Amino acid sequence: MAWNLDSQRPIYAQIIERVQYDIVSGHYNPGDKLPSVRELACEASVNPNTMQKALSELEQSGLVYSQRTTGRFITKDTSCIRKIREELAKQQVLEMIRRMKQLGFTKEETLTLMDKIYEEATYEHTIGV
Amino acid sequence: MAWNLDSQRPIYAQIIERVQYDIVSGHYNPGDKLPSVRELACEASVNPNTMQKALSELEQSGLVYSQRTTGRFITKDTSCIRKIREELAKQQVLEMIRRMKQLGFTKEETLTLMDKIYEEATYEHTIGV
DNA sequence: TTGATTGTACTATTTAGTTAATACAATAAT
DNA sequence: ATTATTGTATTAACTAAATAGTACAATCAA
Repeated sequence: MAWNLDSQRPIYAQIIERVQYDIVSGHYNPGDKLPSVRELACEASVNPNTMQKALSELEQSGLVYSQRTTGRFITKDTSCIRKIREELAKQQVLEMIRRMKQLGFTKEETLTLMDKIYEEATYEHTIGV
Repeated sequence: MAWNLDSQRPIYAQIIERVQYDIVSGHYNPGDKLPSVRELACEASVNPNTMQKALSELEQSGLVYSQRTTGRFITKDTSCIRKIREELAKQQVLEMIRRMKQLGFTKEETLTLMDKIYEEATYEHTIGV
C-alpha cells in the first residue's frame, strides 16, 4: 500500500498520522510487531532517521512501545486504541463542520451534500479505503 | 481577527487558504480592494515577502488580480467565486468521509456523530466561525 | 561463538520556508 | 512638481526538516 506522502506538511508528521490510523482502524492488531525502522523507511521511501523520529514520537500517544533490541510493538491496551479512534473521528467531524460553517453552509446544506457524495461514492468508487 | 497561523504547514499556504475562505464566504465582496501587501503582512505578523508570495500564488485561482501600482482586488466574476466555494465544500466533506471510512465508521455512525457534535455546538459554542 | 537484526545516536549536508533589508517603477493624492 | 503608496524584485541570512552515512549495544537464530 502506497504511503502517499506530500511535501506540504513535514513527512514525519504524516507518518505519525498514517501509522496512527493503521492502528486504530485495525490494520495492525494489539500486540502486533511493527516492521523494523529500516523496513518501514524503505517501504515509505523515506530516510530511516525520519521514520525513527516519527515512530519515537508516536510512542507518546501510547499506541506503540519499543523494546530496545527486539522491535516495536502495538499496545495491547485496547481501550487506549478505542479512545484515540473516537478522538480522531470527533476531530474529523468537528473540523469539517467548522469549515462548512466558514463557507456559509447550514447543517441541512451540509447533510445534503454529504448524502450526495455518499451516493456518488457508492456507485463511482470515488472514495478509497 | 486573528490569523492563527501555525508552523506545521508553510505559512504562505495557510495564508492562501485563509484569504480564499475570506473571499468565498463573503467577508470580501467582488471588486473589493485588498489591503496592501505590507498592511496584510503587518496584520498577520508575517514578512511582506511571505504575504506577497501567498497573494501572487492565489492569483492563479482567479479569485484576485493585481494592478501594478493601484493595488490588488477581488475578482468581479461571481460565478468563479461560487464555483470555488462549491469545490472547497465538496473537498471538505469528501476528505471527512474518506477519513471516517478509514476509521471504520459507517455512514450512519458518521451521521450520528455529526448530529451529536452539532447539538454540542449549539449549546456550548464549541465551534467558531 | 558467530552473524544478522533490533532500536538508537551522532554528525554533516542539502533544501525549503521564512525573515530581513533594500530597491524600483508606476500611480494617486497633495 | 512633490510625496506617499502600490506591487514587485533581489540578495543574504537563518531555521527546521530531510537526507546520507556511520556507529554501537542488546538480542536472537544459526
